Amino acid sequence: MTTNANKSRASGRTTLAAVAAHAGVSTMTASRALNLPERVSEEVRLRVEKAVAELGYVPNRAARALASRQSNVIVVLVPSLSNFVFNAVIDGIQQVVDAANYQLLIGNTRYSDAEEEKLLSIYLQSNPMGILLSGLTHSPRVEQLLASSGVPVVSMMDLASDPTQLSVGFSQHEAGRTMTRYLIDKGHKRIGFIGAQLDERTLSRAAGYRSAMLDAGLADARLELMVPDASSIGLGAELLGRMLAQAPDCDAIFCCNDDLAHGAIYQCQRRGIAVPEQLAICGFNDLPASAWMIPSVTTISTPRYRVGFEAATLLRNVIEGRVPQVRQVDLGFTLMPRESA
Amino acid sequence: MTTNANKSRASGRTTLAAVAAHAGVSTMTASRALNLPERVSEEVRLRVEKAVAELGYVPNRAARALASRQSNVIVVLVPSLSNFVFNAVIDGIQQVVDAANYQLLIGNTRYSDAEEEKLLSIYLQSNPMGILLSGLTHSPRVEQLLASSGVPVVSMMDLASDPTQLSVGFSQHEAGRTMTRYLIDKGHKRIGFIGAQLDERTLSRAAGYRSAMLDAGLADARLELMVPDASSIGLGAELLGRMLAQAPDCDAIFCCNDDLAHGAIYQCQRRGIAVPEQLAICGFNDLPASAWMIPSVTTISTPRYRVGFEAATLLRNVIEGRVPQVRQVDLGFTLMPRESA
DNA sequence: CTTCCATTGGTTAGCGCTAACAAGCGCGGA
DNA sequence: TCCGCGCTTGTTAGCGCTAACCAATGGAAG
Repeated sequence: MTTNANKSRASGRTTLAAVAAHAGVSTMTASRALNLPERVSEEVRLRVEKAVAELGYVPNRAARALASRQSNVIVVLVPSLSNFVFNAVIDGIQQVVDAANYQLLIGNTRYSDAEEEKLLSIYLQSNPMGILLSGLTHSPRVEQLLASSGVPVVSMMDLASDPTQLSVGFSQHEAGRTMTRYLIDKGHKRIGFIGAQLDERTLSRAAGYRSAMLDAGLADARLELMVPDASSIGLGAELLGRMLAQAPDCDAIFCCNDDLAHGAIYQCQRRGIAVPEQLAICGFNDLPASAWMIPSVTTISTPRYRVGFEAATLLRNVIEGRVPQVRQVDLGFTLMPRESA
Repeated sequence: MTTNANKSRASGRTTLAAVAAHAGVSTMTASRALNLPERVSEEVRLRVEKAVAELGYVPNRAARALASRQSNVIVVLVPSLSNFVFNAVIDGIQQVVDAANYQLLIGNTRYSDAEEEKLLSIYLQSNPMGILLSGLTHSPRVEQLLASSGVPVVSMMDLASDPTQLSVGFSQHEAGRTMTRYLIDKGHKRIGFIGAQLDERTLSRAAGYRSAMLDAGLADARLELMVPDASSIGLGAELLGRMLAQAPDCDAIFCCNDDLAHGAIYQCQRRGIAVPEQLAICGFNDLPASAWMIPSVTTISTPRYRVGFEAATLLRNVIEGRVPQVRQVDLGFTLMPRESA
């Protein structure tokens, strides 16, 4: 019954033109009634809204994006979705993005540069208005894609040294130093470091640990145990064993995250090693279980929700043309002294 | 220097037309070279690919979607991103979706019907080719949106009774029964049930628990403790206290998920209640920590990764026109007897 | 030598929406 | 009376891509 029923390439869904016809206005007026209601008379606005409801009109985002050259898409790339830390970051982002009516495209790079390149090149096809990345350093290909796209980027989790770069987070290096100094101040001499995944953040924390150990004249390469495997409780248990094998006199262990610390503590319990009396163990990130475990886990509490929130807010400001006064947002971290160290 | 430099609404990005001109072919041929390479001569294909590389061409997804009426978008709505279970589900989905070159739009409904309605109506604007939902039942508004969109839907996590519905998961009800019967068979008589969140899955597990208790003549309303709060370790600790207050003679507790079970166990340890000797505690989902805690936690292992994988595969089959033989995919569950019960 | 068809490339006409401009109207001030 | 202004609505022309059709070519079949 439609006017162009035959040979039409139309999708069959109700279009804005149909809504406009139903409301007795032009397509453009209908568009304005929905997107710029203040630029249209009250009466027309109501007629259009009624037509929308009656016809069950759903706007076509692709057409809107094409015509307006505004995708309203924000891309976020995180190295893991199963990591509590990045969940919280995404939560914080979503808070801002929802309020501002952007759409979030979430990509999981699985800690892989190749995956990051692939995801980025796919997501750039959606013409995002902004990009949120985890970490400061990226592969040359990623840098090149970002540069040639001209899309604003905010880095999350660590603080950039390059003042032109936008970043929101805290100093992973300083946090690693702080935790190490805490252990040194407690009188520990043989402090081991267990690291997994070996992503940028782990490496920064390790560097912070190393610098504190050097400063205190306690550095010893045999106290470091770094493996590229994905971190997990099981890995923490395994690495505790390997650490004690390679440095039996070690009296404290700084685990690069809480999962590893939990595993290490469980392993100590199985082996009858008293924590913290015989061996102090601490973690990083303050996962919920850390406060509840027995012993409770000394760790660094990180403002991950706020990292997401502030990064998205910063990005939004840039997108909407407001020049940020502060380009590096330092949200700090908090040492949580508990029973395990 | 462009031909239409003035008054142009062009975005400035390289278009397929520019690539085509650079390669000395028509736009359509360039399009084919990229999307249907087998329909184009080797020589032309190489010329176009060279032009793409030289110009740094990035396809415009919106234009493609509009012209082809194919968005290549798949929407997935989960009630939580911080829940390990749904992370694994998404992981499984991503595996399939990546391989098939779809783009995933992930929505977090936060266990709220209103949020689900809002997200769905926004995501429908992207004209998705398929939708993956958590759970079988949804608000009337959601059902209506889905019906009028005509987009294929697969439900995840539980099994539909309605044979027309597509679903992938396992029987939450049966899993609740199985765990309860396990406790009954162990000789427990006063078995409590602790539930939080009160989403569909928790309610089904509770119903399974109730039916097993009834069958055994052990049902007692005072043994059930259900609260709508988001579940967490802290809540588990709190609810253990409340359960022991309302049913002091209770000799086992079935927690509707592992977080609650962990909290309950920690609380027992703080109060000097021996698990499982004085009180057996079990959970649901088999989070990684459950195998490592001391005591290790008896729980139900659920095939969450496979749920995502199989659901996405089923959806993909439907989208690509293959009629599924099996409309309800039961992936089962496994009771993991451990130390805590 | 013609016919047929497969293969390859080009042409045309949109997909559904909005930017940019134009037009109509009522009003106040000159 | 006329001009100019603000307010509302309409008209036109694309955004960048692809479906559908068409044209040219060349080799196989008759």
